[in-house]
Amino acid sequence: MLDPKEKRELVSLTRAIVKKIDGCMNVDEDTAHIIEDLCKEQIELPAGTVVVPQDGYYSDVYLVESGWAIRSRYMPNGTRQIVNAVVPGDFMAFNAVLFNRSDFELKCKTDVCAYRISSDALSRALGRNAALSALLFWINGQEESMLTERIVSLGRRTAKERAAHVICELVARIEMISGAGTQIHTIPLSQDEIADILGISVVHTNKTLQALHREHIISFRNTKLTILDRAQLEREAGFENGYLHFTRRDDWRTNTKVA
Amino acid sequence: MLDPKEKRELVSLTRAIVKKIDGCMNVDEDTAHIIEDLCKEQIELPAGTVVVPQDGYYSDVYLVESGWAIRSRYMPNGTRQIVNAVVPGDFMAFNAVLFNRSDFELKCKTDVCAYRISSDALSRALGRNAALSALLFWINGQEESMLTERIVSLGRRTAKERAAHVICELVARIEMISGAGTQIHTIPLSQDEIADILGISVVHTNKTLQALHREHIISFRNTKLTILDRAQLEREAGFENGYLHFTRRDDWRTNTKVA
DNA sequence: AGCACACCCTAAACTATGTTAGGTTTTAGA
DNA sequence: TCTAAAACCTAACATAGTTTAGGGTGTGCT
Repeated sequence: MLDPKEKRELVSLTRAIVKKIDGCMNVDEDTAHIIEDLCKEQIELPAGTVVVPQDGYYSDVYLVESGWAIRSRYMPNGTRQIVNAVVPGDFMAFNAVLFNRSDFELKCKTDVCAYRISSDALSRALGRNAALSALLFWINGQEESMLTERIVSLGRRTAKERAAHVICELVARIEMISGAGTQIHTIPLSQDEIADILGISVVHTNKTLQALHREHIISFRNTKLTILDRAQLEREAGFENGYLHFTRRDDWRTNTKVA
Repeated sequence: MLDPKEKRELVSLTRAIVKKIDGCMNVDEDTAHIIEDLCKEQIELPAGTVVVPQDGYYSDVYLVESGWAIRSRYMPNGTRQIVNAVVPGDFMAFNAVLFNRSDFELKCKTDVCAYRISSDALSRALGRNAALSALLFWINGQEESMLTERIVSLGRRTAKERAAHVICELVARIEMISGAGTQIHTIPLSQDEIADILGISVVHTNKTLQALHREHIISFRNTKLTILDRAQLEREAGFENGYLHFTRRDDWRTNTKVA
């Protein structure tokens, strides 16, 4: 753990990622400093910026401080599937560390403030600091959990459940870094985009969202979706937040484990 | 790279994983030895073994040498979604390093031969050896690519395309570790299981597979699916194997990159 | 203030896929 | 060799979701 002074210093540079991770695992002082060093170059990306084009090459990783981005695949017939949303505290294009060609487009949905890190610098840092590696393993693992959960949604949940589920997940992720205090959450997505996340048509998305609206669970207007009744939304979705792993592993460890 | 003698020695212990990785990134001698040390305990799991039950706790990681396993989620209404297949060279339950509770069931589809590694031992090894971490980052990254591609399939591909696509992927993965020589590939999955991978019903799966059969692309019988016309299958699927990253990064690096 | 554009809404016809409910074949094991 | 269970097949009907096509509405820009 960081002592309060250290933490404050770090927070000033990389607020979002620290808030995200701090709820889940320990971050030692060395690691904190390494993150600090990596986050020297802060950049502002206006809404609409294509950070990585589909089939394009890339070599930088970004750590998002504020704003939303979207990773999507455009199909040969012009349709699109959005595979994930990037929110504050997330890495964008982390895979630049491993691969240098992207199968997806990465685009800012809102204005985004991020730190740019060259994949080589990050690679080197990973080689030198095992705790940083552990931290990124954790982030990768959580990301993997979210993707598998999305597969479950697309494969075996109805449109309404899917919609409710994604919204629950997004709210939970935002909450993780912004604090649970904020009551009403707003998600900056159009029905078009929601459709492409859920893998259904816009028309059906509209019907589905209206059904949730009729039950006073959500409301929406002009690319802004608002959650009105969180508890009911989670019930509709069958949402269990365990897969996001927002708990310290140390605590988990106190549970009895199977051999 | 390993020299031939080293390599032979390693292969005897962990043939599958080495074949998988060797096509994609360098494995130095130290890392090879660390893998060797981790793979002391070899176990045989008969078909049907539940390695990790859904909602169960786990603490061991397995490195699969031969056989197939399946990771699935059972829904409250009794349906199931299979999120991935585990083939030789893959880790099973790698997340035990990070988390200790599973949201999925992990079950052997065939007899499986694997190395059991305690998550603590693997954790420690990761802390000491950066090259091992790099290797596992790569494996995680590839896994993530496969999951995102599955999301694209479930969201925006037709039943037929989906079926063809998963089959292509499985064949490509098998080929990666068994060598491209073998011409006819057989996949040990029932129509029931294929349905739960594709997120569609068994009845529709049957129709879909028969359509592919009528075109002499595949055949199947008693939990065995055989690929007859690989090229046509890939065309039906719109399959591009790039996302599996079966190419050395060093080679990729020679391409021009965007800043 | 006015215009253009992105976003939202709806209806009606259509299609892909699901459900139910049977049936046959194959395989493994007593 | 017989049997039970698993796997596969089929048809008829039901429905969730798509497509097309149109019209409305708010928002941001000039």
